[in-house]
Amino acid sequence: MRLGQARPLALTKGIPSPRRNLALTKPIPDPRHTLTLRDVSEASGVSEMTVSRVLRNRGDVSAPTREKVLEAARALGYVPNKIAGALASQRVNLVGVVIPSLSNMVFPEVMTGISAVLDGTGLQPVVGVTNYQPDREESVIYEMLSWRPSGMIIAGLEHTDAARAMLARAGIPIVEIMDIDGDPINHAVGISHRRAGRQMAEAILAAGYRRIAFLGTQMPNDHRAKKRLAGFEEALAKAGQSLVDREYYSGGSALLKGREMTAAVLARSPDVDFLYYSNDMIGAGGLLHCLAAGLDVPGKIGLAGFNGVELLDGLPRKLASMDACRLEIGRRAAQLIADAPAEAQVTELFPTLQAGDTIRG
Amino acid sequence: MRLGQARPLALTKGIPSPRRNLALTKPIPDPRHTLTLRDVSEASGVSEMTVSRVLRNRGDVSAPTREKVLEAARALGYVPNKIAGALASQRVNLVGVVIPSLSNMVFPEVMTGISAVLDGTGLQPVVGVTNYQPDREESVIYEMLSWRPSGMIIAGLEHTDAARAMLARAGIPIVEIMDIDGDPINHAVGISHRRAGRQMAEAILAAGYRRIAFLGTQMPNDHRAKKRLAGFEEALAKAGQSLVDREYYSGGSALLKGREMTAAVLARSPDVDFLYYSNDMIGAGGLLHCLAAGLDVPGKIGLAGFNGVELLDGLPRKLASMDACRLEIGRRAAQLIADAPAEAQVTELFPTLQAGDTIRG
DNA sequence: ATGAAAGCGCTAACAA
DNA sequence: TTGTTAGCGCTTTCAT
Repeated sequence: MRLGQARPLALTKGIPSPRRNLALTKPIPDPRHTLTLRDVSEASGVSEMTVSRVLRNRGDVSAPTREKVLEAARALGYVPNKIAGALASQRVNLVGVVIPSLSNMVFPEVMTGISAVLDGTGLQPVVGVTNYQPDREESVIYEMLSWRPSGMIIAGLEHTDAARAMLARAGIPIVEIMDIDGDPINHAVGISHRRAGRQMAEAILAAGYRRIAFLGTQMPNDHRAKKRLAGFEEALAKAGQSLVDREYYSGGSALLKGREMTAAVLARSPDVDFLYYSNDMIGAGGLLHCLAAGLDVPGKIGLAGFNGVELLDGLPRKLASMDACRLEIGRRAAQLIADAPAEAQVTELFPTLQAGDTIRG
Repeated sequence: MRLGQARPLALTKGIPSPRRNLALTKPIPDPRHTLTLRDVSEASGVSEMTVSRVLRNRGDVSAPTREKVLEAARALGYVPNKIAGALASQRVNLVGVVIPSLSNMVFPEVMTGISAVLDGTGLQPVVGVTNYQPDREESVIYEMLSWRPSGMIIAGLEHTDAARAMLARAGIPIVEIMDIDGDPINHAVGISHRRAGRQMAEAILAAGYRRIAFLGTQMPNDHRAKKRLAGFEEALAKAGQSLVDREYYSGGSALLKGREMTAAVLARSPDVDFLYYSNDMIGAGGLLHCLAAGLDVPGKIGLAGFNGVELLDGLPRKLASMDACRLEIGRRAAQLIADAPAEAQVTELFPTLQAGDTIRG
């Protein structure tokens, strides 16, 4: 006789299911029920506690017991419930990674660096994308923190006040990456974009270019591009120079936009002798335009971008650029999460300027 | 602003902390303690249950009570604990997305489609990357399932037996994407790569090319590229033709590799009149090589790739390609997770062939 | 080496 | 409209 017969199935839709296990009610074995430790325990005849120990390689368990458990777990196809485990142990092996975009070429490489280091630690990265929108970033951060990750890695130093506050009081290591020109919440790993802009300007001036134009994508929230431009103009000013033209575009294929922007600038300011781009993709488009137009690169006109995008190796000329240390940034950030040093650390990396074939030298 | 010490995993390391709240022991108010519903409850003078209702916009709560609660939560900076919530409610708003690579250009676009649809549903994508390694895929799937997501989206139809078994018995909607040439676990959304290869071959033959070479990246686990090639050769065979040469490469910048491979093939088989590439990036490299070498494209030699990569718009010529319907695949897959239809569905999409400027016509 | 009991922070179900 | 109670599935602690 089964008292259980009268009890509604847990999975039966529409019938209110009591949550408690009534003492006299054997749970009806549902073939589609998600397996629990208890199932493995019953199948192997070992207590739940010992099963748990085996599955986590914790504590001392005799070899035969271990075998029984592992076989039962395998046979059943048991997948542990990390939600319950995390709640009980107060420990979550997740690291939140918040980045503005995946199509940017830059961030996949940062991810590679992060994964490379985390792989050895049992920590797992979880990616969130903000599309360069501060309010979206705030909600991504909120969602992530609500899973109580072991650490957070976030691109940039600019966030909403609420986001900063949440991160600051989360009680976990926070690493802001890519940029160090600002005030970090906790740790920071990156380069000085201001300095990078300055260095590029100095190199361009040193090569003798004087009529310099800037071409950038219109990204109100790309603070790093802004800082590079600020540093660039600062260095020009110091040399008594200033930009002779500037052009902004948004949307679409970067390569194509680069061509169009470049054509527009050259039409408007035929006497420019250098084109400084906010990133390599539009720079590459500009380079293709200049070559197609038969301009003398880098003799009469020079070009430079930013990022050192390897993807573009293979173009007719190698665009001058600066490596943003993406891989290393990812590695160091992950290492900080893994080590969780007590003291906040700011790690500045130093990009190298690659003159390529588009700055005369 | 800076954080102090990262919170130790167990709040008080070294001091054996009793887990139970002994009736007479007031918990010591730790300023760095992670906030709970109880804290908000105490701060607002409202029961935990009602606080919970307010924070989830559930059930009827009077306006004044709601206000009190929201203000207390905001003032404290409370971030809910989704781990506990998920365990109690048996519901997790996460969707696992398992893809081979982020640098492939293809997958970010799939992600865009997925996000666009999920954004309206309260579900959140969580990305896992496998680097085209089956065992890595298996472990990524295992990790994800252990968080009990509401659904899984996985690139490809080929998985380890263990991975298939886990997915099949997870009791959640599973969508295998990109490819429909095979046996889906549950739902599938994608194109027939076999057919895509066939179509491209037919178009090439129709344009009169006869001495055709294949150039691909060496990726033992890129099953979709393999299927395209199989379909391609099948169509050649049907027309009494076969590949006159083939070349494989691995690693490095795709653009550069494309150039090198192309140079190698042309040196070895100077009489080829068509180069069929396994993807657009190496195809673009090949195109740049051909143009630099002064070859007559598409008159004497034609080229084609695969994917319809928009990024490459802006090259001197538009490479012939086929759109892989990435955005739409992402959208449909997400919709299937959101709708969770009882019946397994296979959705075939049909890529369009873009002849571009590199097939004569 | 193994087991029993309590409870992690929240929410479903029920009661008031 | 609000509160009370009993778990969700696991791990910590402590006992054996």
